Parts: sequence; structure tokens; C-alpha cells
Amino acid sequence: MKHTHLLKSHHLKATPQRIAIIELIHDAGHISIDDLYQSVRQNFSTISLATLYKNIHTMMGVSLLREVKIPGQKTKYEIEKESHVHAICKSCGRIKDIALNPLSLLENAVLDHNVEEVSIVISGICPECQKKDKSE
Amino acid sequence: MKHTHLLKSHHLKATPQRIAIIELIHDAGHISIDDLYQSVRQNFSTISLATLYKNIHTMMGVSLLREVKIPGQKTKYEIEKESHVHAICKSCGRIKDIALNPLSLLENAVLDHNVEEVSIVISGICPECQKKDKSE
DNA sequence: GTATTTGCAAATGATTTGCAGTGCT
DNA sequence: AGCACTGCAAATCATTTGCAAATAC
Repeated sequence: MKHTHLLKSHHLKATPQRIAIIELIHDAGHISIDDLYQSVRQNFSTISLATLYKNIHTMMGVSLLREVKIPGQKTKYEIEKESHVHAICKSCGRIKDIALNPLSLLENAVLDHNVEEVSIVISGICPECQKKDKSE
Repeated sequence: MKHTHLLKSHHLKATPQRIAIIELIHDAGHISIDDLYQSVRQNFSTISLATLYKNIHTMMGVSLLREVKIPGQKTKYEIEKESHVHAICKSCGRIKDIALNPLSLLENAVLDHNVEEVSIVISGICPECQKKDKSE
């Protein structure tokens, strides 16, 4: 499936490089710049890292991609979708998405009873800044 | 309070630089390398970034410090303590720790009803690797 | 006294920028 | 046609390494 529509719907020009980038990130699930670069190069031997970085930032700007930062790993990127948990294996390094619903969490985390570390980050506007914004 | 005992209890030599580093991270809660460097320099004008990095890695190695990676921010470091949630304000950038208990979560997240994004990462050993390990 | 740590300088790695040429719509 | 995108090279920022001198225990 060509991901042209994903780009168009986010008001970005659908260049072949971008289509390839999305295709690869989609297939990989989560991918680092290096791995992405190696893969894209197989179809676009002349693509530059600069182009990759620029596109990734452009796509993050329109909420098409999301940065995944994990302790001890290089930054990875994923297609933005509904909130989910990232489960990392300390042995093989693979990342698995777990849906945010009780059954799925139970099956994956509790029943496998192998969770060693949890890192939760939430973001929003803190109460102080909410007050400030209103008074401006 | 001198954090000498923290170092000793983790089997690390208590150099004045290390004591200052821990002191500052403790006071700041979460701090980036840059900010830490600027602060430490006020007491150790000759300290080098290399020393900072080396010490931070040494201390992470013995689970005294922990890396905090947040989308869109530089890596920060904190003293390792019981699991907690990091709440980031998108406006002022400040990071607040929220204890992992229902009341605290309710008060901070739900009652302030300002959570825009959630990022959860769990790590452990995946079922496949657990099997592999057993059979080796 | 010895092994570790420090601080410097230099190397490496990651990301960004400027700009001329190209290509999408 | 016009503006955004690409790719190159160079710049910048982040992190690591090697090594001689200093220091904790």
C-alpha cells in the first residue's frame, strides 16, 4: 500500500523519498535513523541523512510520526497512532506495542510476569501555566 | 547533607567531584548534562565534560543514577528511587514526579485534567528470550 | 602504594544548516 | 511557474576515548 494519502492528508508533498520513509517505518514498527537510512538507500542510493532528518522533523511537526526515546537505546521513530505501551526486551532489544486496555495489559505484562522496569511520562499543561494562560 | 555515603554504599570512591554531582542532581530533581556542567563548574572550575559523562555512566552502572529520556527534550538524569511517573509541562518544561499510587495519580493527573500525551515504556525479558535462556 | 579518577585534547557520533539544483502540484 | 524538497558539504552539538598527572583508600 502506498502511503501517499497519509502525506496528502497531512498537507505534505508526496515525494517518493517520503513515501519510502513512511513505508519502511510502517513495516518496521519502530526504527532508528541508522537502520532507516540503510533501508531507504536500497531504493534511493543517493538519499542523504539530511533529507531523512528534515523529513522526519517535518512529519513529526504534523503529528504523522512520533519520536520514541528509550533509556539505553538510540531514538526510534514510529507512525503516530493511538496511545500504547512500549514493551522492550532487555535481551533481544525488540519493541512490542501493547494496547492500552486491561485485557491486553494483563496478558502481556502480568501473565508473562517479566516486567523489570517501568517508565511513564505524561505531558500536558501544569496548573501554574494554565492559570497564567488564562490571565493573559 | 553530604552524599558520601550514597557513593560508598554503591562501592564507588567518594571524590569531591562526584559528591558535588550527586548533590546537584539531587537538588535539581532532573537535570541535563549542560545544566549540570554549568552548576558543577561554580565549585570546580576545572571539571571537564568528560569527567561528568564518565561519572554519570559509572553511577548509572551501579544503579545510583537513572537516565530520563523525554520526547523533544535533552536527556536528563535523576537519582534512582522507586518507580514514579514523570509529568512534563508543555508550556514551562518543568518535570514533576508523581508517586505510583492511586490517590497521587488521581490528584495530579485526573483532577488537573490536563494530560495530553502519555508515554509508557516497560522493560523485561520477552517470552521468547525467557525460553531461549532456559534451554541454554 | 596501587588502582582509580581526573582533565585535557582529540576522535567519534548525531543532528542541523546553507545553498544550488530538482521536482511536486 | 512557483515554492517546497533534495542532496551535498560543512557546521554544530553530543558523547567517547587515550593518556599523563593527581588522588582516594
